[in-house]
Amino acid sequence: MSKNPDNSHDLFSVRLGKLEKLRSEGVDPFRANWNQTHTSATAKALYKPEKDNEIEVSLAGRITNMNVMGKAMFAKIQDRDGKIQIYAKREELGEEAYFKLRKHDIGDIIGVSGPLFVTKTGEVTVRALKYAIVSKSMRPLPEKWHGLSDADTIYRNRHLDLIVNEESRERFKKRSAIISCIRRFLEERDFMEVETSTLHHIVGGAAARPFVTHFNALDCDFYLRIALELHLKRLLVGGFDRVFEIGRVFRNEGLSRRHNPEFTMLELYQAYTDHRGMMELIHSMVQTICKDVLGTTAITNSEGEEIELGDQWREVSYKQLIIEATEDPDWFSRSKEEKLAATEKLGIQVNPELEDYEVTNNVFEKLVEPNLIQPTFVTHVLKELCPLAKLNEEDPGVLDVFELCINGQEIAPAYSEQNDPFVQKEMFEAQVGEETQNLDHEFLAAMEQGMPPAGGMGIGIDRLIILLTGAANIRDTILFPALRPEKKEETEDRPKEE
RNA sequence: GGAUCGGUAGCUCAAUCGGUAGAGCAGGUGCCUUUUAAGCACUUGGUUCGGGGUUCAAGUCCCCGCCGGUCUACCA
Repeated sequence: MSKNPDNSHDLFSVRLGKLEKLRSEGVDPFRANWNQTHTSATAKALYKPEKDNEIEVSLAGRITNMNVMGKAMFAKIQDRDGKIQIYAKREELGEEAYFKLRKHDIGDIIGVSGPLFVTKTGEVTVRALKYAIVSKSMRPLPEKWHGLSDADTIYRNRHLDLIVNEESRERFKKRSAIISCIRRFLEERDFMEVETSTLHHIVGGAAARPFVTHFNALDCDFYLRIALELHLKRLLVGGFDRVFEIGRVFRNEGLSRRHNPEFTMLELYQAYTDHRGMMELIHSMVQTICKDVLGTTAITNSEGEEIELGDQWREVSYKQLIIEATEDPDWFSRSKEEKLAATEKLGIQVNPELEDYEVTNNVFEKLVEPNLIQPTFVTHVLKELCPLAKLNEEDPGVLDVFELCINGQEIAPAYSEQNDPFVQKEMFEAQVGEETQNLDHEFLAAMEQGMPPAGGMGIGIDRLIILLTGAANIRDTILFPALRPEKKEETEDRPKEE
């Protein structure tokens, strides 16, 4: 390991020595099991002052603190519920076991059993009468006070982050609880959870660059899905009137504070309702999460802004927001050139190659969306922005949809789903243009079979978690975010590919 | 992809104008029977991200590369 013949400074070697010593004493440093009767939290909840030193528990956990004072010692062990203090005395535990215990490293996993008591300072503590090493830790833990803060180290060593950073541990627990709450909520509304395929041979349901992979047996390229939509709608045709899927989608695009190339999407479709029904559903779902998981409807985002999720949410049309942002009531009757000139005055850069509606949407994305901190349903969105939604009867230039924006991000778009196969085909053709090989004929054939009217919604789960946990970065809500692989030493120089 | 900031001990961080690489925690050896980031004494530990250059002298200045943060681009 080390070039230095004196290994006393090499933390791994020191622990290797301790490991060998344990083995030479007949102790297995990696036990097969330990009988854990309680966790730190259930043990603490059990304690009663009138039963001091009477209630026996058997716990296991990782040592996070050690405090040895001659013939007695304190330590803290951490399990899935948190930390609990243990106390061991030489004369109670026995000399041999006591000296083994005090030689442990922070990071070792041990099992301890004995009665609960309370220390002078009022902390519920386990009096160790029996103890065993459960699993030796060969590597040191990060510093106990500051924890681990280097972002790169955290993302590449999530296990260390979870051991030492309580905030991170709690955020991922909360993520799990929120997703579980969503499942219960939808199941209570008679939704059925399904799993559709991840490998697609046609990219559809969104506009994003896909990851490509090769299917050897069929000798053709497949794509990792960029959306769940088209398969789920085929299930609507099949008669599954209320379906949802929570799954990973993959988009081959850049990384940012709000984008990870693989992320978790919830999509749900409910027949015999429309986007208005989806409005009620998402509001009710978020209320349920606030009540059951968070215990509050008041959220603070990473900027310190207060977000109130409990009240009636604002509802406003896309056009109204654009008019407010541009301070131009006639925005939508202006030419593309006039709009481009106006964006310059507004201080945003817009690519002049873009289509007219895209210029307007740039205004929305750069000037409107970032300021929608409180929950806002943006309705009557331009028809070019989604080919899968129903057109509004009064104004066929806009769609019967909403985009729910909170915390300056789009959290959930929802539609009155398009079920006219002829209109659907036209809108698809307008979208793909010349590239007719990208037309999903299987989906269109399914629609021609007859799809019930339906409301549908997609929820970016990671962004919802960012919102609900006050995270600053999507990577703090994804256990193993995408990172460039660490370079191995000196690979042969390859010609650079552009 | 572009701009910009950063990378120093296992971890968290110092290092003045370019002048002997340091502290706390972790580790080691002792002392200590209710501690709370326990304490006390002594102590180990460095390819300053990698490679080149300027200089009597480089953690510090210059160039190239690697990795990351932020912004930006792509992104219905």
